[in-house]
Amino acid sequence: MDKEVRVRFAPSPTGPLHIGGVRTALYNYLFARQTGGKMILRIEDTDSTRFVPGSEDYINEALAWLGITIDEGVREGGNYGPYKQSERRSIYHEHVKILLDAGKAYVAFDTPEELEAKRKEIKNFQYDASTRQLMRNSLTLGEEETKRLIDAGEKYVVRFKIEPGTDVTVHDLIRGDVTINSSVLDDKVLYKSADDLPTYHLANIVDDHLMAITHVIRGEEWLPSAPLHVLLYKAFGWADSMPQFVHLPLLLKPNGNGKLSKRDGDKLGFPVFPLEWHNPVDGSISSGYREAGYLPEAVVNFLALLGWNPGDDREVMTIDEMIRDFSFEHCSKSGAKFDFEKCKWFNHEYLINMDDAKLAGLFMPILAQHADSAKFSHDYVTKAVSLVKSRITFVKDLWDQAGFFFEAPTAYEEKDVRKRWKDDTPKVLTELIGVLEGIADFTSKPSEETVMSWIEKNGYPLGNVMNAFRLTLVGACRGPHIFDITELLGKEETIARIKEGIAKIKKADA
RNA sequence: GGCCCCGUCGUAUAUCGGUUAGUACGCAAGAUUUUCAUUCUUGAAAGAGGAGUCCGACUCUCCUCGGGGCUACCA
Repeated sequence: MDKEVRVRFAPSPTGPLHIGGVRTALYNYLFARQTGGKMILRIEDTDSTRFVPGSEDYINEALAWLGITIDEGVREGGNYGPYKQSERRSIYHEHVKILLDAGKAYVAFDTPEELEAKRKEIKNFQYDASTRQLMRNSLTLGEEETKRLIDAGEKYVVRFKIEPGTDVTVHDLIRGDVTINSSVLDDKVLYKSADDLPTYHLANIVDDHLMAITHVIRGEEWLPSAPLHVLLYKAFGWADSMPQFVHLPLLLKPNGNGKLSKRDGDKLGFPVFPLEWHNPVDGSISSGYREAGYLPEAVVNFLALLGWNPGDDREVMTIDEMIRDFSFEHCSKSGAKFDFEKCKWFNHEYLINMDDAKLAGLFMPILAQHADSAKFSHDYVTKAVSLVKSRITFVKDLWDQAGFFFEAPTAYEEKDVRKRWKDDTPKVLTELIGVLEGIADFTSKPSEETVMSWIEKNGYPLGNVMNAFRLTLVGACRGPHIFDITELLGKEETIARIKEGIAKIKKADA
């Protein structure tokens, strides 16, 4: 029997999650749920200088909003903790020692300044087998001197000693075999004494191994260092249990200039973060999909299809369908430009397919901002919402479209008045009031029949009467079927609005 | 500069050697509608270029070009 699938999403707490990171998390999640495996959230805080307070809470909240549930993590616990790298120092110490003792890593004392100087001095300088003899490290200094310097408190790093001249192959589930020669790899820093923390590479391999990760699903930016990771697995003797690698294509900016990043903030004209982010460092605020009015299901659906497809023409899919049909075979290899228009369309689709009562519930807070929402029953709001939802992209658009159900027009669209308000309109509408008063059943159909036959009998121009009527009810020539409006408004309010319109609307150019 | 990945309509993608190269978003036109939308119909729109392999290439190989990534004591 195959061993249980265990995947991890491993963000670093250097700010909010961006939409590309969300997509990576989502693919991990889809795969975990499909296989009945575990989804692990690991916090990779090995760069103490880039730590941003609030990031971890943000990550948790964002994933929760999107419905990406976590099985093991800092908050969830689990048998493979701790799940935060800064709490795993002793584990890394042990593993650094293993490599050091085996001669597969060495200590280096070169300062950042010295390294910078070397890079200027030698073009294409790389700290590797060809240059390590020129540097200040345990290989050139000897065991005794190295020990003396460390004891004297000199800052150092531990570097991975890469043997040059061998081909390293990484098998990627999306791309197939990727082979590079170890000579192009540098002796990567594995650990830095300055903050007593490992770098990504060491921590990542050690943790993935110890946490029994079976599939490493991450962004393509990691592909170049994947061979290094393979070499590390081998150095530790873990080659047999090495996870499968899956490098996802990157999410690119719409203009095709590079990958989407946190730093894009609001510059692109759309949010790059799932949730609004309040930067604790400079106080700036970046918009989020949640606050912009997106439904998490729509964002998830859109993101899922950016780099993956179900193999047929389906686009609007439930999360269960995505879980069932997800596969790496149908993941694309090339980067995907972010199409904000399509994202909006998904939101529109989810909104119009949503249960009316639920949609009304989402609209309530917005309604409360504009009107006295207590005056209206949930049933009334639900009906109003159902009549206009086909024309919205965001929940907040509902006020623009349905506001007249909650508030009589205070102004009338000038363009429409000019076109539809004629000299005899007040007279005709006054007559209409009489007709409406005589209607016993004020629901849509009977009302329409009565009014239509009245118009026909008198030979009035249909367009003008109806549009003038609409103008008094809505304030403009737009909105749902007019008798659906009058039914919901009720006879009293309908007539009151006509009277108000007759009194207030002045004929254009008069 | 070096190394790696990628390359089908504007965008996201289908096609896994043989298709009138399909779908969706967006765009345009038309129909429906007393209005605005919705909806429906139609249309414009693609295999980067060049060599091969093959009876036959979008599909396989190579080169060129183009895009992207990595190249830190960041992840």
